[in-house]
Amino acid sequence: MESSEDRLRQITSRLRENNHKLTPQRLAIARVIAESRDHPDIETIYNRIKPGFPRISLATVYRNVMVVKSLGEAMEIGIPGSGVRYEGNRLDPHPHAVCERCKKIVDLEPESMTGFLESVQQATGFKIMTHRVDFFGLCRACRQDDKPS
Amino acid sequence: MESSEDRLRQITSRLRENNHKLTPQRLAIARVIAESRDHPDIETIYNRIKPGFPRISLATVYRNVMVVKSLGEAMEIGIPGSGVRYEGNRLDPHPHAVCERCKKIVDLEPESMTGFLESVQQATGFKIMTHRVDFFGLCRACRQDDKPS
DNA sequence: ATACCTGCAAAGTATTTGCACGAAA
DNA sequence: TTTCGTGCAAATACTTTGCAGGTAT
Repeated sequence: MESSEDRLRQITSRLRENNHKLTPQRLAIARVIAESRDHPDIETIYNRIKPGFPRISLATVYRNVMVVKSLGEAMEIGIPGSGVRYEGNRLDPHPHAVCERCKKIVDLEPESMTGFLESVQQATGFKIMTHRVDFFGLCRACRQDDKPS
Repeated sequence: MESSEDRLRQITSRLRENNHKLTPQRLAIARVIAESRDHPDIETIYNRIKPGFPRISLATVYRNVMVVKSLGEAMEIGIPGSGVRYEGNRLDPHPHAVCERCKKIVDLEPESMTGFLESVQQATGFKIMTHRVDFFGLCRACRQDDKPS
């Protein structure tokens, strides 16, 4: 597994590459994104940063999470019923097990798609009630619109 | 595949079983949920109903979709960046292919999880960029909290 | 010096709720 | 008749935006 420090470095390089200034607030937000393993939502990120930046604004957190996300360095995880959460400690698509009660999100390895449900239950101790599998990309029509050379 | 009429009957029985009155508005909303194959959002459901019920309120649509969902007769599909959408024409968990540009959502059969990405691209014509796989259930801790005799 | 960022407050969206009236059972 | 549902408007919650001053480069 990649270390949080490596992830942070990767995110900050990407920010620099794209001419985003490395303000202390932005750096702190990047650090939380790189380090958190619990898929925090915006408010949680905000709360983790507040101790070091008592005057930071929620808007700044929204803005910077958006920047990091738009650089492809964080993923958005939408949980129905729960809110929008973010994952930035790893970037490979992988399954999650979501507790419908406490909203805990556990990462799974992509390989577990093979043995599927059974192995998911074994690996997590969850009683899986349902699952959601979404693929994201471009449909044929949209792909062709893209190349109107 | 189950017919829309069957789905509608199933939804209305469930409503009756649970002592929900069958108002014309509620029935219309149930019908849209049962018939739609395109994973509509609230506003789309609303627009489909308005011709027959010009004075219907968006609040009524929200309330009734929530009722149907809470009875387990519709599923919520959260698309990051897009909004919350609903699927009620079938109830089995299954993969979706989501176009990141036009937001079209195409249903896939659960079996396609086996051959996975490759077959998804073949089946949909999508160029798949990423995917999301979530399992929902109860973690061990929450399950035990549930049975405090 | 310049362009970009931040905090604050206001403005948007999306969704939910209180209430008085109306309709299903 | 009684209970529940509806439409409307107001209230919430969440997220985005305009702006004036501040900061990274």
